[in-house]
Amino acid sequence: MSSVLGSAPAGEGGAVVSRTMEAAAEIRSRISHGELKPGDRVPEAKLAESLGVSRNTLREAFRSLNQEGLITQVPNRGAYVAIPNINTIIDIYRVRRLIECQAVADALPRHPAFTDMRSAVEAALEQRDLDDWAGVAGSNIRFHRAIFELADSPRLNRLYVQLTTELRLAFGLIDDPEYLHAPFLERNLEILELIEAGETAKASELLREYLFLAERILLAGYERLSTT
Amino acid sequence: MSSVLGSAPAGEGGAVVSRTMEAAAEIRSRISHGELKPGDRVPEAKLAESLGVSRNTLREAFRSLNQEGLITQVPNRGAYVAIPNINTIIDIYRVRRLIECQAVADALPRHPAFTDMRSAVEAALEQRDLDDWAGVAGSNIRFHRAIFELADSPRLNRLYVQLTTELRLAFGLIDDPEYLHAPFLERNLEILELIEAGETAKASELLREYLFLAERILLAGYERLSTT
DNA sequence: GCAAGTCAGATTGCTCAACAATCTTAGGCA
DNA sequence: TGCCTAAGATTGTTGAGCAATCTGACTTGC
Repeated sequence: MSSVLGSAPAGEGGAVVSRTMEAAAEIRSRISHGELKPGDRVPEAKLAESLGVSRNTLREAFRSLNQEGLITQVPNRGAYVAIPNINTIIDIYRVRRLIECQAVADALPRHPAFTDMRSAVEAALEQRDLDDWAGVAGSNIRFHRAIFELADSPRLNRLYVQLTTELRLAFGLIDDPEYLHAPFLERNLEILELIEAGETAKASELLREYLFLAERILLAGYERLSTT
Repeated sequence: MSSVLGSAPAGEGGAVVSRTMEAAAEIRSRISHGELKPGDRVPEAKLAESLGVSRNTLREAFRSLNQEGLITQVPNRGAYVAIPNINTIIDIYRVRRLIECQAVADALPRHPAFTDMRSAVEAALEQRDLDDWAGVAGSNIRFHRAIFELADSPRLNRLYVQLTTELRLAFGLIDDPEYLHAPFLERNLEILELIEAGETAKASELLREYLFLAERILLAGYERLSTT
């Protein structure tokens, strides 16, 4: 047995977590860290052993991950790390434009999410100066998560988590955070300041162009992938 | 053993369905038919026996249902049919206003979804004349599903399925389809005709008022529930 | 050489039985 | 009444096992 999951005897400050949830979290982390790449098979027996859980427990974790869109399950053939294709990208950006632009346009003045937006923008600029592009990617995602939060809707926030989960897979396929994120740092700041100044209509329009451009850049990266 | 699930030896035209999926479908159906009501406990052992599946299989089904928002799982205490509370209602309508109004405003001319919208509207009017209010409820949901389809986004459609799943629970608590749906039949027709006439801005505005009213009616019904 | 058929090995889908951990509840006691 | 305890019930997790299905290599016949 080569368990990776901790097995503290419970009784800590944090919430109660089952082994199933731990397993799911560990797989999520392996995917987002690139140990598991899109298209990889995820065999039950091997993974169960490497995580130190039983097959049954792992299968429960798979059900969760499947519905999060992280893995794809084919009956009798097993689970694969999901491969975001071009249609996925197009759909995700369609949804983002619809929700983010509206959220910005309707943003209430002095909304608590402003704080998160500003800290994400500033962190991203610092990280760029340090050439920490992975950090920039994370900060950029935090910025847009804050935009979603402007809508004050738990359900939309949950949707956003799913969208970024899938987007991260796509970013991972391109694997060039500078190419993907550099063009947007200044714009993030610009959008934030427009919102704070109450010019939500302008901010929303700027964000719309921004998201179209981001989609184009990502799709162009995909194009290059498939032709090489 | 008193299995309810069919166990055909496989090999039919339809998609491959696992026992887990069958179990989940059966539970979904029991909830939407009112056999299981919000707040009901759903004990693993009993339900597994009544469905004719093992506890492990049922637990996998629970994972799916949990993420669909149909049941709530509390660690070490089991699963309950979800109880939509007032915050749930408010959030769902917030999301619906944001997405449906935008989808209508951006609707492409002669979109295929128009057909569904019209057939749903007409079905609802006929059902009203037959006093088939359960039918009206279903047609009304079909109408709004078609509105979501105007956005041409698989992810938004999936979101809509989740929202209506939860809404159905709320409607079930009120249990007065005429009260809930009668005020909207004429408006549905009006909105449809505005869209078809290309007056999407007007249609969107009308829909927004509509959704605010629907929310108010549902919340008022809730109010009466808790005070009686 | 190539298409079709066959068969063993691997993997998944599902079940069962068992046990530890946790929650609930009913009694007992101060 | 209010707290404590012990028994009972339910969940969390495991491991073994078997049938169904898929995969890939091998054989066969053209």
